Amino acid sequence: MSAEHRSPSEQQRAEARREQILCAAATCFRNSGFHGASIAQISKVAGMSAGHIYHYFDNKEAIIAAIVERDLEYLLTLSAELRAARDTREAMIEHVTEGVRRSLEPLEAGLKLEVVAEAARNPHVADIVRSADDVCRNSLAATLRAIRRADGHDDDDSAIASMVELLAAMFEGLMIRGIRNPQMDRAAVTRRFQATLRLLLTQGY
Amino acid sequence: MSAEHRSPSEQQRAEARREQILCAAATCFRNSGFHGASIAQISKVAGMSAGHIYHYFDNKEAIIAAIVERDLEYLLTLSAELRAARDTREAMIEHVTEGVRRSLEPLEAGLKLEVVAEAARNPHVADIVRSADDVCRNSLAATLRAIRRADGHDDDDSAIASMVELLAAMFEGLMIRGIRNPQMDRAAVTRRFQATLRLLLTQGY
DNA sequence: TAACATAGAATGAGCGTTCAATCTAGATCA
DNA sequence: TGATCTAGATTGAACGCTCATTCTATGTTA
Repeated sequence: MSAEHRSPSEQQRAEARREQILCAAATCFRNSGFHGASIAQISKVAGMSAGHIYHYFDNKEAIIAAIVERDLEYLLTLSAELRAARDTREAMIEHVTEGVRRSLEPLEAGLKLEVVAEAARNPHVADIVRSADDVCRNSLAATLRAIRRADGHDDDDSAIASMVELLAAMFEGLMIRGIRNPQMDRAAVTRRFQATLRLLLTQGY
Repeated sequence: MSAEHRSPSEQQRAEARREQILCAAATCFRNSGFHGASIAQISKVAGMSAGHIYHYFDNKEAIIAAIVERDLEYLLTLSAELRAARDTREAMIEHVTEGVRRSLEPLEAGLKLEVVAEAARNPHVADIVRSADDVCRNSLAATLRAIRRADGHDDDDSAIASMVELLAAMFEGLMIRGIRNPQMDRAAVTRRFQATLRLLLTQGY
């Protein structure tokens, strides 16, 4: 590869170009799905020729993989953030507000659902998704265990793992709810989610 | 129309043909997504020529709509069943086992996610999905209210609605969990879901 | 000039869809 | 009964188009 020969500004420029393509691809994938969106469409949104996209990505599959990774990266930093923050029950319950808001963000939810649907049939995408999920689960498990410990509960691994799955299902399911019932009362749901999380964190099991 | 001139066996045969096409389409859509699957593919699986499919469906979009309706019909009978059954807390908690099992059924979950992802961008599909969701929500709300009343709780509409959303999110989210973490401990998750439902049904709010 | 960025045309495959031609099975009639 | 008719079922080729991808030619810049 000739990456070493390129000047910093050239590398920067190339990186910007890649970003431009990924940004356009995300828009198109949201509107038409991975298979419904075409390279021609993406190139038009990105403001460059179709052929030129192939200077930055081997093929469409590589663009999809990059979009999936990008989407998950965000989730990873988020769970790391939650982990790094003070592991207090009330802080976590407070975080529910933002979690609900983001699950209901229509643009984000649409793309995330596209990613999961693709993971259900594309083994390469499934690998990326699953390894990111592993990291997130572990991070959330550590957070939950710390909070439960602080309240005097000593749960076994299976209890913590099932709590992780329940919480993940709640927020991931909320993305689906936002699509199936857009008129949902968000404030009421937020309160219900907070109350449920409080029960989970405080009750014996 | 000439439907009245046709003999019952002819109508039956035509219905069987339609079913054959829908069954093949469901398989193809699961494997490749709505846009990834082609009419040629579907016709091969259905064991008939590509052209012949157009005697039974106007176009591919109509096949998608039929698949979506079919998928939701199942959900409708299910929620009606739950409603018609004895509205007892423990019966409902018992039902969780089957709900979890079905949310984790990989074939069903894959297609359902495809439907939701399509609903996020296709207004026609969104309409079908939302009107089915309305019916299911109302049915579930009635069931929940009856159980809560029997336990002496008198919740307002917003409390019941948010409980409906939470439960729906849990089970719909579980479909996503099954894809993102196929190694999940199903028994532990079932127990956790049951315990959580019991808390929801019995606790004040 | 040399190397890379970029556009845009070319390619061949595959798409959804249409359609004329054939098959099939039951109705009609000799 | 056996021949003929007929209408729907079914096929497979063909259409026009769009797809992902490649190739070639032309800028651009250092």
